[in-house]
Amino acid sequence: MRLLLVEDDELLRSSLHESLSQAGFAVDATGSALTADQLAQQEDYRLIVLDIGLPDGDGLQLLARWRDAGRDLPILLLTARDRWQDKVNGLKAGADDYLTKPFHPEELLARLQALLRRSEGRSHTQIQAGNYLLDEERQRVRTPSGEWQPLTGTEFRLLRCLMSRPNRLHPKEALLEQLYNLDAEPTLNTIETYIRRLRLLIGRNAIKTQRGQGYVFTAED
Amino acid sequence: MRLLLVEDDELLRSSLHESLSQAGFAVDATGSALTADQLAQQEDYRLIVLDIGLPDGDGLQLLARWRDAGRDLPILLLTARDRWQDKVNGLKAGADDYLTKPFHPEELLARLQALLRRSEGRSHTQIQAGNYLLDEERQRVRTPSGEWQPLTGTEFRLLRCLMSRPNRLHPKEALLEQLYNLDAEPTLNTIETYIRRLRLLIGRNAIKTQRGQGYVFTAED
DNA sequence: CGACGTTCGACACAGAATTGACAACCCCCC
DNA sequence: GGGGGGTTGTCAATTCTGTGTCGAACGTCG
Repeated sequence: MRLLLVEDDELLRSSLHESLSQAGFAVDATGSALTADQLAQQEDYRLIVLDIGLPDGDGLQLLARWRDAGRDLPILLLTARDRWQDKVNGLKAGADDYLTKPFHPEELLARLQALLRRSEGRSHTQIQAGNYLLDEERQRVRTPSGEWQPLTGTEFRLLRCLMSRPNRLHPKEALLEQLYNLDAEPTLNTIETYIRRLRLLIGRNAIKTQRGQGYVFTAED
Repeated sequence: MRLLLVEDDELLRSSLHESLSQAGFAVDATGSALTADQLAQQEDYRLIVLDIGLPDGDGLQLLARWRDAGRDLPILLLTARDRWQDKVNGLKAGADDYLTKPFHPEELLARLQALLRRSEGRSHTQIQAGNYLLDEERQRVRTPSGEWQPLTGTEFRLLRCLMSRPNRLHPKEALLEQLYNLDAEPTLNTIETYIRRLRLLIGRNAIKTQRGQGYVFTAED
């Protein structure tokens, strides 16, 4: 799950980077409004955490610009200011949620999860695709045979990508982008290897390969 | 079990701190409405004991604010005033229970335990999870083999955290938070060590580790 | 048949969890 | 006050497991 974090305070930024990565997000972080703008347009994020007060530009303007451009993804605002007006302006400009500093990383996480669920139209922390059921909390998947299969971190994230959009084509490059941030993108072969591991775990027919194109998760065989 | 105590009378506060800690709670105590408000928002308490009459703010307002913010945890009110109106206002504002001074520490304890039980949806003083049974009174656990295993204070508190939410993921950080108050948070390794001790006592398969995520208490198999 | 993409098994490294030992501490009893 | 048993938290060594990469084997398509 790719995520953009825009926060100019270095300490807070690195600490959030830390805890968000921990929670399984692929995080790109920046403190500059300019960079943020570029990244948001170039990369395929599922979620943006945006500080309102930036040294080289106003977060609210960024937000408004993205929305004007038709960018439709959950955006959560951060701000030191606890003022009623900011909140209203932020939500008016198209933010999906709002958090005032100081806050606890857990609270941010909880809100992000809630946002994601809402944006994907789910209410529970489980993703269903055909006979497969993905348990986000326990990081495991129930196979058609009914048994729960525990997954490692990367296996889980990859499968979540696939299962959250079943019957759709996922190019290897796209999967790579979703799983890793700009800093450390491994080889395409990594994806292939993990696809193989997943097939061993949950059955080889759930994930079909489209030669030269990518992979497709198909529930009904 | 993390608990917030808000009481401005220093004597009473420290005495309650004492007896609550004794009873196995991780207590943070304050006499200021302001501090209380911050703590309640930042920390993950399971329970709040709140004095109505505070020097720098009204306890009732605090209570109402927390409830408005969606904070859903048992809150017990304390007050010197024994007036009918206060009681009504308190409960109306969202309190779960009410105790008028002076009272006996044991009574407070009993009510807190009852509140906790109720909030966790159980009626008696034992927690059951699969073949395991945790006896809160005597701080011991019955293993599937049928023998009672006495626990030390920390072992017991940790196991209670795990067993009160079986089959759920408990990150080490969360366990730390629940076991200790702000004053003294030990290392994460402490949790690991106690997990090990518990496993030696009650069998190694009851507590599963989810690498990089935390621990899960699983009753079955 | 040759070229290319995919699968597969094996491996090295890093980071996480487990483990055993230990020192500080507390509490109770002498 | 002064031991002594039990509890508590930390440290360092060790074991374990997840991760990403490589190269060989395999299929598939032209």
